[in-house]
Amino acid sequence: MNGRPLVALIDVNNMYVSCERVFRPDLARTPIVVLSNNDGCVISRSAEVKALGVPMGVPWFKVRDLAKTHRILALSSNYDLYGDMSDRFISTLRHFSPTQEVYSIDECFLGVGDMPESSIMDLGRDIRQTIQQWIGLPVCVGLGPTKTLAKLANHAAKKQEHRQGVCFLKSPEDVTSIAQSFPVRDVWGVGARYSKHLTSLGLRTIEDLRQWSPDLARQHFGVNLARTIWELRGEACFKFQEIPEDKKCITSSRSFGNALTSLEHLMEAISLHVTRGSEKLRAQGSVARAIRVFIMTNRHRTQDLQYYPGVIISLESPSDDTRSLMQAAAEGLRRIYRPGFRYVKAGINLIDLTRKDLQPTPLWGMPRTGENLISVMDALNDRFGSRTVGLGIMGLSQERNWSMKRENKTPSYTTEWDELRCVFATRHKKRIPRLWNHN
DNA sequence: TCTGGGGTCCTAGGACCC
DNA sequence: TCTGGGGTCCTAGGACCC
Repeated sequence: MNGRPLVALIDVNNMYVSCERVFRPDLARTPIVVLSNNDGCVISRSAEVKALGVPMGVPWFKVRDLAKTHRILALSSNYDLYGDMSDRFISTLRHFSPTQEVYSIDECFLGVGDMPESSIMDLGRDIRQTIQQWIGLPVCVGLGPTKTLAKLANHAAKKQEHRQGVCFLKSPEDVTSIAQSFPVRDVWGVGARYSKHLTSLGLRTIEDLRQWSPDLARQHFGVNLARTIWELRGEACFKFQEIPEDKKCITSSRSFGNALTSLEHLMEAISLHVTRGSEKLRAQGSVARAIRVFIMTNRHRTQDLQYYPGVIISLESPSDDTRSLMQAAAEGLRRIYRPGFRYVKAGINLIDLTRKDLQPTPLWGMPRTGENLISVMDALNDRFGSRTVGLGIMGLSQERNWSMKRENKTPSYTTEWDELRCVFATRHKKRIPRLWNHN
């Protein structure tokens, strides 16, 4: 495996919890969870919480008693903060390699050029230390000849304490020894279903899978699992994607803080989703040929009548204009809405996307009316905050009874002027004037 | 009575990821 | 009482065509 380019995978440990701790160093040893929207599920856990056996994704109400006993602090999710911290993490990594693939909010692949084997561990340690020092986030680094092996190395770096957060798979013997010590479920590309099926075939560890026949894997599970096996053997099948591709569909959806029954309230929620969705659409320079609208009752309440309809409305011509998308969405919602149900979620999908610049110009060179209005709205929202101006139908936020529950959200420390962290300094035991006041 | 074969496109559903 | 949100890709099967 020498002399070939390597892949590094850098991953933030317990990303959301770690972001919170950067601004609350007093919580460094407090057990913390971060909850999903509406404070529904546990989506990030500190090491202390993992040690208590709280699983990922568990509904919060199911572990609330345990949380009380162990004084677990539950925070509502603060995506402004996590998104901003992620940007800092990604841009810091850019110092280490010209080739970078941003894989998710807390993960990034880097291309590592040819370098002596002895320097590779040093590089890993340097990355780890720099992110800690500049951003304040703890990361683990995995290095290997393919993406799947870099993921595996990263997993080992996280789980095996003696590695101190860095692991380099430099030989097939390294791969075997690590692959033997983890269940097949831990490999990238094997989820709950596949692992159950694989285990029933007698393939229990990652090494078992690595030794399996790619042809049989393709037959039983499809081409991706065959590729995973090749990758585990050091043959790269998953390409590096430096430039993110345009999204092929865009979704905006959310559960409500309280169940809704009226068309009017659902319409407000849908209009908010159309606004968010069409902003994303314009940001990537695409237009949609169709929009799907959906609403749902609470599937967990089996005693309630269930109804989860959705409808696709095609647009007369592909558009990125909030108003024409809203018109189509409103028509769709009126079509599927039935009174008498308790709806807990609504959303939209923008589908059949194409690049706006590939659209034919309208006949006779007619101006696209209202383009200026939309771009002015985007500019205002960009400058003064995302909900500064919008369509009248969205409703005023204070009148909404459907907004998310977020009972314990920390400030947007890095992205809102009036929530910036204030720093106090003391000299000779006397407080010096603060930099500014909040009010 | 006897009813082909090969190709493409589309869609829904199922799996995976974070 | 209380159960997230946003993506991707692959496959099987049906419709349709010649």
